[in-house]
Amino acid sequence: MNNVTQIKLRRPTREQRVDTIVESARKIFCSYGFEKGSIVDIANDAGIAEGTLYRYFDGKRSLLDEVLRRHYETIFYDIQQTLPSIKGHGNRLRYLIRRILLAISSDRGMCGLITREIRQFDDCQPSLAQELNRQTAVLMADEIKAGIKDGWFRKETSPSVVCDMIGGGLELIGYSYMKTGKTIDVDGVTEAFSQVILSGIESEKSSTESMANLIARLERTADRLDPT
Amino acid sequence: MNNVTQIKLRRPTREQRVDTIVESARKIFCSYGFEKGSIVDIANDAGIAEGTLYRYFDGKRSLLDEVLRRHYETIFYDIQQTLPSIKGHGNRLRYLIRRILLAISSDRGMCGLITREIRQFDDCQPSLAQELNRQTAVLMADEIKAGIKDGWFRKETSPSVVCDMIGGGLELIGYSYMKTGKTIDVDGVTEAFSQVILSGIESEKSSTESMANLIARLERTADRLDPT
DNA sequence: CGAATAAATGAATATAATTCATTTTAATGT
DNA sequence: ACATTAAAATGAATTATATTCATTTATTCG
Repeated sequence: MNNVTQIKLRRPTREQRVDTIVESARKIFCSYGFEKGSIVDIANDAGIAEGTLYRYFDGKRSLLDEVLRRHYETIFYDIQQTLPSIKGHGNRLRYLIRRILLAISSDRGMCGLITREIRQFDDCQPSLAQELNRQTAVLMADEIKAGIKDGWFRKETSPSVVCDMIGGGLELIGYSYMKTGKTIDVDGVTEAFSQVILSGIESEKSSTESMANLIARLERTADRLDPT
Repeated sequence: MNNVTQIKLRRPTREQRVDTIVESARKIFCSYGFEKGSIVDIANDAGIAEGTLYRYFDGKRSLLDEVLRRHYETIFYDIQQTLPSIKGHGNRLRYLIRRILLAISSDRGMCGLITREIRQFDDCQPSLAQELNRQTAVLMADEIKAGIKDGWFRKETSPSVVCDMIGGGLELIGYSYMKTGKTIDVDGVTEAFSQVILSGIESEKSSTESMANLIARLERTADRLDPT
């Protein structure tokens, strides 16, 4: 029985303690924001003293980084599992847009946290959130580049600009969501985004090839019939 | 001569003092950021004591608001002067995109400040920067709505989504500019944005109307010449 | 059990915004 | 020109937090 009490009182492993702290930090940051949520709040919630927290994290900022890293991890895993099974550049782009919208709309607290903190950067490092967002942008850019190579998307298309429009646009959707509180129509917004982007970058090959052919035929007929 | 010295030592008017403070705040915030730039720094730069500053501004944040308000004021004035003279919904949209890019690329410090602070919001008010950005979004939305009404843009187009894509995309361009320091090719980026957006929202009427007309003319000619 | 080591603690420190009692300057009336 | 009142300016004190560190507590191992 001594054993039992000892086990109950046994200090948690390093990993367990880190998990507890990160979970408390997530809760506090999502509820009060990064600035307003204090280290004391987090330490209390995790049932430890402030000083203890600093044995596991360099400081407030690196605690935030870990919270965000864990959040994005789930999303990346999901994308990695799903993306290869979708065929067609346009469809894969649409999936990426939808998956991000889903992440935004399914966790309001986290959306608020990311929205507020994403653009912070110390003189040297950009925020981790930005870095992680950038990773999804790379996936999109790869898709667009491949589409250009295959001739489905116009070769003048700037992949980075298109990614910025999608990524930036989705961020603003998240921002409105935070401000207004209105739920996001994930499918509707996905369609609106895809519609504009896809018809904005589709090549003639895909969109007007047939029309060009018709004109060419008509021109040939006219030439043939022209008496001059 | 007594008079002269008195005039020299005369306290500045309220307006002058406010101007001095806002200018110092702009300098400090743009150089060090909102967090790092301290009230003491600003007060020193303006040649006053900290307490004095609070006679003119409620606090640090309202000082930031005034700095931003003045920055946007110039841009809005510019837009108001220019927009009516540009004909065509597409051209006006292109102008708006270009004007914002110009603002971003011409003041790196301000771009950094806005980039970092734009998404901050206290529980109640959104940041003023966001509110001011929203105003340019309204101009764009109006343009798009008018274009839809006139049949130039597809009627399924969601003006707000398109605005988010443009606005968010431009924000990200600013962010990269801050991170990389590479100068922005204003005309190039403007074209890239306009290209995608305009061909993304153009209706058949505008994109194929002329083509349809040509075909019709060709058909008529062919009919007339056709010997059958 | 009793060192030796690791973990946890929370009071002390550091930094920065904001407040306010006091001092300085300007305006007004006689 | 001076006294009186009002306005403006000051900077030390207050408040609020992140971070540090000397001390205390728990765990491990010979």
